[in-house]
Amino acid sequence: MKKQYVNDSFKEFVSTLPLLEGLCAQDMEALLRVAHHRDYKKGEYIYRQGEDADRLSIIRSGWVRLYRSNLDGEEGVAQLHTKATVLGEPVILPNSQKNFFSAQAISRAQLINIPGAAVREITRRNPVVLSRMMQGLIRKMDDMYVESEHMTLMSAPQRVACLILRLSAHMVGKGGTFTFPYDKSLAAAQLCMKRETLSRALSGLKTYGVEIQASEITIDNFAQLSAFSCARCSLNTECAGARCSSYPVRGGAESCGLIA
Amino acid sequence: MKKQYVNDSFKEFVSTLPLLEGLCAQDMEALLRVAHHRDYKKGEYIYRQGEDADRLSIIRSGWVRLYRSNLDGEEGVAQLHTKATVLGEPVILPNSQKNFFSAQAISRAQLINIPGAAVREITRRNPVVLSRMMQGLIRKMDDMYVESEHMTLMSAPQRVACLILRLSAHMVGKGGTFTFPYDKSLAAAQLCMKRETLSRALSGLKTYGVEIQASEITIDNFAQLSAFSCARCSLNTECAGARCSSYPVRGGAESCGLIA
DNA sequence: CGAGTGGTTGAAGAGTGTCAAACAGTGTGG
DNA sequence: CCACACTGTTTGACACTCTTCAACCACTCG
Repeated sequence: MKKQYVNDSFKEFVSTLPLLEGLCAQDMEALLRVAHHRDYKKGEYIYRQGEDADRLSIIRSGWVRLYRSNLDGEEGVAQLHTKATVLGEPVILPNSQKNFFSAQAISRAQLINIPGAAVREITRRNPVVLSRMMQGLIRKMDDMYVESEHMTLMSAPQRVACLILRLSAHMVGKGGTFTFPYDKSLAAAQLCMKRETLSRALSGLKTYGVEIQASEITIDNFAQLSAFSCARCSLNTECAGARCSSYPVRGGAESCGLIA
Repeated sequence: MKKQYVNDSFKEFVSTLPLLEGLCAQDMEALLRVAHHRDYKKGEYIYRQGEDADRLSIIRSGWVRLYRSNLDGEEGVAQLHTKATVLGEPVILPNSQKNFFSAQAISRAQLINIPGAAVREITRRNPVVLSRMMQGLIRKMDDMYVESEHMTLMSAPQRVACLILRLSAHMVGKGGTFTFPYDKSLAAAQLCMKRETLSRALSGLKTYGVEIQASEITIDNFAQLSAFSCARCSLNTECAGARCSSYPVRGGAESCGLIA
């Protein structure tokens, strides 16, 4: 691998991860010695489908896509993850595992990699960490389920609206402008639709006060767009993207980490 | 709840669960004292979306569907589970959780229910059980991903063929007849398609040597059907349903338990 | 400037969904 | 034993969304 930063910022990021909260000083020390920071260029692979799973990765910044491809090289769905997401959970399993997904940086991305042996040692000594990983997994499962649900219950424009609402979940106020954080083709794969469909759906959202200027997206009124998008979703207000009455519980770009 | 069987068959089932393998006699005793067997009638609910998650359930026989519904009562995808599947994993988390799904028996079903407190105690004393639950969860995640992948890459007839191949994964020989284990409408929901589409897709499979007689399904040649169904799936031969060259690794009706 | 990448737009078609009606199987009560 | 209701399934006709294929546009980088 590459360089191993043991500077303050790295230490601080690792030691404030919800996943690792409550580790004793000794365990944290040991962890910091083996954890590696690494910078990935856009397009670079963190690991590939079928390789041995040998480390846990935590996203510090940037975006990573998880996907699989078949023999023809076709790719189905993509899961896109960002800050604080834990990748490579299978590494904690005793019998050595293969990576089910390929993980690729789709923007410049910074990750913390922790060797499998260290992860297993930490979780053995601190079952609470295992339990937090489990919580993260359950969250991912639920998110995946919701994505499938959207496929059957919602139209393409509604799913696109849902996505931009989630991407702007951290924004306060009635409306606003933000920059699409990754290629639209990837967003299309994430939503299980074609590039062209995404493009058309986005321009179709003009009706609901959405303005597109290349990768600059302006939403006039979050609540109005939610009313269109979230109507048939089973999460209702339990979604960071939904701007109806009450507020975030799950999902959303900023809240997808392992928050206890 | 209902009656608590502490007969030999119940004991044997619990003590041979891969999930609980390696529990010391004392822990197993304690577990058997609090674990309940329960019979569910077709249609009966095991738990409902939004209720407090208070127990772990393990399917002993029959089929259970997990699903969510929105405010209009519309239901999206359904996950269908059978023998040896563990349900309600969130119960192991320290902060009390709500059920994300509703779980409903869709045939007569026998389940083992273990109170949350007992589960947390067992996993605290035996982290290996936690790790096995994690393995099960990872498996479920992977299965869900594959299902989404199928949605984008495969046609309705291909997905239906995939399902009947998985349902017949335990059968040996070139082909054979089996009984569809649950309502076709449920299968449609499982595959994210409408009843009508499933019906048409099934009759369309005649071309590939599939004969339908109400709920009796005859597949002339598993390999031939696989060639049609599995062509674009990223699992290739790593699927219990696929009958190509090599054999089961994941998925399939009979192998969806927590096998280490 | 030309090549390369990613995005948009248009026209046409396939595949599902929708709606309505008919059908089959089962259980119920007279 | 038959009429009846009830549930789940099949079939047909039709509408519509999304994909497909193609061309074109915008931007970046050599």
